Amino acid sequence: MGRAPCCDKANVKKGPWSPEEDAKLKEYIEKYGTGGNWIAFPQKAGLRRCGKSCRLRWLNYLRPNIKHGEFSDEEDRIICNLFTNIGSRWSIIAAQLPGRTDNDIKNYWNTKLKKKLMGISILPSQLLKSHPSLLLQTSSTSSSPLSYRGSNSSTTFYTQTRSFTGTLEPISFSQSLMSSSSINSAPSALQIPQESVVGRHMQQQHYQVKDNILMFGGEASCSSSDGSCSNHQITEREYEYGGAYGGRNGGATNGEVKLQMGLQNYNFFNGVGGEQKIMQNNSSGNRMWEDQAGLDYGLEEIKQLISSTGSCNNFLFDENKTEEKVMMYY
DNA sequence: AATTCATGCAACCGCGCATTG
DNA sequence: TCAATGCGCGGTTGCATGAAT
Repeated sequence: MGRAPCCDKANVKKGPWSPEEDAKLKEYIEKYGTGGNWIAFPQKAGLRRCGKSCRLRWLNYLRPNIKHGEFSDEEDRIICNLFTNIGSRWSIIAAQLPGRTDNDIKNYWNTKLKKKLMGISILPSQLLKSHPSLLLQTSSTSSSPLSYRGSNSSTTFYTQTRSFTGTLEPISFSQSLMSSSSINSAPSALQIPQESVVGRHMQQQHYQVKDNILMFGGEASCSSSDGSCSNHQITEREYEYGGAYGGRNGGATNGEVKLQMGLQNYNFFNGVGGEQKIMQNNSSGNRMWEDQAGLDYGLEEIKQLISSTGSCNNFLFDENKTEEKVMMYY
C-alpha cells in the first residue's frame, strides 16, 4: 500500500505552465503569500495544478531575483567545490549561489559541468568510435592511427583546448589534464582531455618535465576562458602520435598531437573509473593503445576526479586567468 | 527540404524527513 | 509513541529546439 497522492491527479493540469497560470500564481503569492500550505494553495489561488507543481514553479521561476542564463566561472568553481565536498546536495549548493535554484544547478551539472569533467579523460579511441569522421593524421612519417614516434630528447605535446562540440567548453584544461588517481595508478600517467585532441579551434600546449615534475602552464599558458594559447613542455623523451583529431575543420595540421614521456608504459588516458588506455609494447615491439575498461562515469568517480587534484579550484579553473600551472610528480 | 539525432531544460515523481495532533 | 500530513530534495522523464545528415 503506497502513500496517498498529494493531489487529485485526474483533475490537475500537467505540463508547461501558461503565462496566465504564472500570472495567477505570482499575483496570489504577492498578495497573500503561500499560506504555508502548498497542498491547499492551488485551490485558494484558483489554479488547477498540484500544490507541489505550484511550489516548484514559484521557487524555480517566478519568485523574485531568480537568475537565469550562463553560469559564471566563479559559480562553476563553487559548484565544483561543493560537489566535491558534499556531493549532489543541490539545495545546499544552491544556497551558496544567490539567485540560482537547485533545479537549475542540477540541470547545469548534468548537462554541462559533468561533461566538462568527463571530457577531461575521454579517450581518443572513444572519440573515434563516436566521431569516425575524425580521421587520424600523423604528423610525421607514421601512417598508422595513434602511432607515435619516440626520441630521447625533449618532448612536445601539441593539443588544443577547444571543444569539438558546442557542449564542451574550454575550462582551463591544462590544469585538468592530470589527476592524482592516474598518477597513483601508474607512473607518468597523463590524462588527455577530450577537448585536447579534437576541436575546431586548435591550439598548442606543451608540458614540461623538470626534475620528474610535470609542469603545465607557464609563461605561454593560455587562458581557459578565451581559448588563447597555452604552451607546456615535457622533457626527457619524446613520443608522438599523430592526431588526426582535427576533424573537418582542422585537418592534418590542426589535429597534430605529440606526446612524450620517459617510461616504457604510458597510462595516458586513465579516466577515473572509466576506460583506460595504456600504451605499451606489443609483441612486435610497436607500442599500442590498449583499452582497459568501459567509459562509464559515475558521480563518485567524477567526485574522485575532481578531488584527486586536491582542490577543485586548481582542477578546473584558473584563479587569476592569467597563468595556469600544475605540477605533478610521476 | 525532410529526417534524424543530440542537447538543454522544465516539470514530474517518489521517497525521506519534519511536524503536528 | 505513532500515524497522518506536508515539505523538500534528488533523480528522472519528456518535450522543444537546433544541428547534422
